[in-house]
Amino acid sequence: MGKDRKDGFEEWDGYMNAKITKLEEQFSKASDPFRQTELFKGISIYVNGHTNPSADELKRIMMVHSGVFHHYERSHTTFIIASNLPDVKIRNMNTSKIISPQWVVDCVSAQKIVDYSKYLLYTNQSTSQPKITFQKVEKDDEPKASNVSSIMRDLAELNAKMKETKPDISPEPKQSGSAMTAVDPKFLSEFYNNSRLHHIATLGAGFKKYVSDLRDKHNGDFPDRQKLKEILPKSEIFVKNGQTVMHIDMDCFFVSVGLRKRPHLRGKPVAVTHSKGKSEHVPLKDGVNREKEMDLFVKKIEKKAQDNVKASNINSFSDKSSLSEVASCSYEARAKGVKNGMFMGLAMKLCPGIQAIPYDFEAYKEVAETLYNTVAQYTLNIEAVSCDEMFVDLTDLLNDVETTPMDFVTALRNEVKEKTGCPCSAGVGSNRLQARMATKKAKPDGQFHLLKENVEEYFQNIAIKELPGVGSSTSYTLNELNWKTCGDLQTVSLYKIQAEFGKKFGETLHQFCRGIDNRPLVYGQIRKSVSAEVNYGIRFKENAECETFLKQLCVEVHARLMDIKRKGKCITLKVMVRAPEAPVETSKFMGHGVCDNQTKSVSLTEFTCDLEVITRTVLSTMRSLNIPPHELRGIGIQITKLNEEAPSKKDSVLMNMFSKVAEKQKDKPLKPKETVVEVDKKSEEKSIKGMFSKMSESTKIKSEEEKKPKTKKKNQPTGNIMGMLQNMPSRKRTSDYLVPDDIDESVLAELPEDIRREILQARSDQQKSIEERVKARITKSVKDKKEEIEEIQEEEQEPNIFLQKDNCRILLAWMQSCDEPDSYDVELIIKNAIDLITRKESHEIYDPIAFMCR
DNA sequence: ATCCTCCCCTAC
DNA sequence: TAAGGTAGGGGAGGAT
Repeated sequence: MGKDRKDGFEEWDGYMNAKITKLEEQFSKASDPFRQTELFKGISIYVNGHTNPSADELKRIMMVHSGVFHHYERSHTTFIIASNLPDVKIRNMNTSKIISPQWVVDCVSAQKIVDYSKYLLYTNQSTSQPKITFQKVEKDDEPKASNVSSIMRDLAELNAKMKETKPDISPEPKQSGSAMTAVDPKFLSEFYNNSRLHHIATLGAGFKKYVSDLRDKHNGDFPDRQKLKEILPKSEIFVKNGQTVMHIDMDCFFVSVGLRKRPHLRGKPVAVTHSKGKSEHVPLKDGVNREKEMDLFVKKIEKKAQDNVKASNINSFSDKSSLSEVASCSYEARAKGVKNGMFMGLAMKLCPGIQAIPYDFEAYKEVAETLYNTVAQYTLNIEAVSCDEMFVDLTDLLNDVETTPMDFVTALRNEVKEKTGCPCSAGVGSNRLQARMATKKAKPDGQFHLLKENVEEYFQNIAIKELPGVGSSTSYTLNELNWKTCGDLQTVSLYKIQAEFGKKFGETLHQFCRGIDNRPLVYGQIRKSVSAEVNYGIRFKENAECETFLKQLCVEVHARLMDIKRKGKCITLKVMVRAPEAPVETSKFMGHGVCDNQTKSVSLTEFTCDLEVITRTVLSTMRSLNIPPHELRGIGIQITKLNEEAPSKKDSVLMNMFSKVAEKQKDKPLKPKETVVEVDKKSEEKSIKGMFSKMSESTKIKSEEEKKPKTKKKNQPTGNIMGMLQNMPSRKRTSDYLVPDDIDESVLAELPEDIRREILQARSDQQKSIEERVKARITKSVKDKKEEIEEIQEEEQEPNIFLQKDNCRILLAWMQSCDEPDSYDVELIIKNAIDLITRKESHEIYDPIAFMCR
């Protein structure tokens, strides 16, 4: 992402500032009992721009040492940490507190607050030239009175005193090497800094949020489309051609990014890995028994997965080659059989000339940001999959620009390549599955449009294990059954597939092998859990060490919970324990070896985001598991049953909702779409008629199972407006969540917290049930779409909202139930409005609309 | 029936 | 040496 923490990725809306302060207060209070040291007590930092250590790292350091990390500069921020800042930026800043990140590092290693004046980035005398001083700072430990404020001096003294009285604080390691095991206080941040999987997960989540934020802020205009209109040839084939989905994916992402700085390696077999890839053999610790571990591993997985990577990796267990994993390899290496996830030792055997290149996480982020921004110029109907991969609904865009998918994709890919220096591939189809499978064919550095008329034939020949969702375990079972291609699977009955793979997944397979995929693109996913786990370097001798680490991990997971501004009700501890027969020393350095896993969850009575509660729960859960600390090989903490997303400011809820409705109506006049394959009830992009035409279109692909409507929960309140209408009369506690018209601001402020929670929880059930019912309806063959609509309305006895007695209250409750309106609630309102208009009763609409505006 | 907990599987 | 994370979907089986 950008060099500046204030860019979209990090930005919090201005009105959240008060909230931030509150959270920070809660945070420091809550975390008190578990502070590692009080080193930075009373000190707060704000990180501006890219630094080393990174902002995340600095945040972690501050957390552990009682400091405060500000996401924004505030008046009371003690220091601004930066490496260098552009002139324009510092012009309006108080440069006397901008210091190098090295200060933090040096304070930690000296275990005291060191004189910060030597770390000042700018000597504030008129010059705007940054004076980068941190490179040659000599560690002068004694703060000098002339250079340090009295507060700082006090702090330093305080810290010195505290150290005397707290001899148990483990000293920072003297050796300059890295943190070896989880006992080391630096271990956690060092591990996370180097973990590719951690980065992949974090970046992925970051871009999901990024896209979602972009959508929230967007005004509905895409000026850059003009550019496309000029360049691209006009076409009319796109029109009335149903939904068009693109899947775009960078080619061997980490390698491509790494090659930008290493052009001499282009065209050669390259692998991104921690291993240097130089020596044939790696040193082994005493007690390592690769053969034995390999046997156990084979035994463990023999009944399940033996995907290619795992199976072939087993071979390299038997020698002394590197067990560092290949995160990404070039196509030249793949040609020799090298795969992602493979051990480097094996990769070197398969491909003797393979070049190892190191990770560059900052660069991945930067390239990914460019990719996202490039696509976002033209549309925000983006579902982020990961940092280098996304689905994009092109339907709108193509209709607007009046061009063909392939022309657009060509232009887009060229632009991405030009801006990032990295190739990407894209597939286009009429649903996500088709788009994704098209990308497979397109790779590397290509594009492919899977046309509707070719879908059937195309899928016939695809191996089932190529389908998304089919991994090593499923592949194994498929193999046993001798079901190889989608063509094979098409001849198997739904019932039989479900008998093998379960109800849901069986159904998915049954559809996927035909190229059918009804899952809509999801633009703003709501998080359901937060977790942090470490299954590397876990080697404890005593319980105390284990508990210290657990506390650190709690700090971590707590920080992540705070980051998404949610609370949770269920805390799960996951542990990996050395399998009884497994060697104590693992083959892989600091790896977990062969383990048995266990999870234990605790449901709390209240939602919490309190570090103390989390820590207490986790520690007691760990004690209850009664595992000898030296047998632990992995630890994870997960928080689930999250409460609703933090409510936005009232006004902005209303504004938000109305701007979205307005945007939608502007973009999508109520013109029917002729043919649409996807059932996409969540998408905001569909017109009502389009939605219904889709339903009848997809009639033929519905399975038997879907015909059974889920029974509706009658007693649940709901954020769904249709549900509210239906539940209104019979509900006793109606007044608990439906707020009177004239309610004042303070009451409003009280209400949402628990009511929203209740409503939202029920809403998802309600949505499901409605979805089921709609699906059930559409399985009937219908000749006339209008009849179908009327039939649904009649059978459901769906009341017209504008004709309800309490319509204003219903609307208010609905608006408070979520940040943005569900598309089909909006559709319902539009539908009801149209209904009234056609019945010439449009006067009924006026009051509710006026109310909503008010 | 439905929910809850403890898994397993998959994807990146 | 090496950095084996994270989130979501869903099934089995017991509790309610």
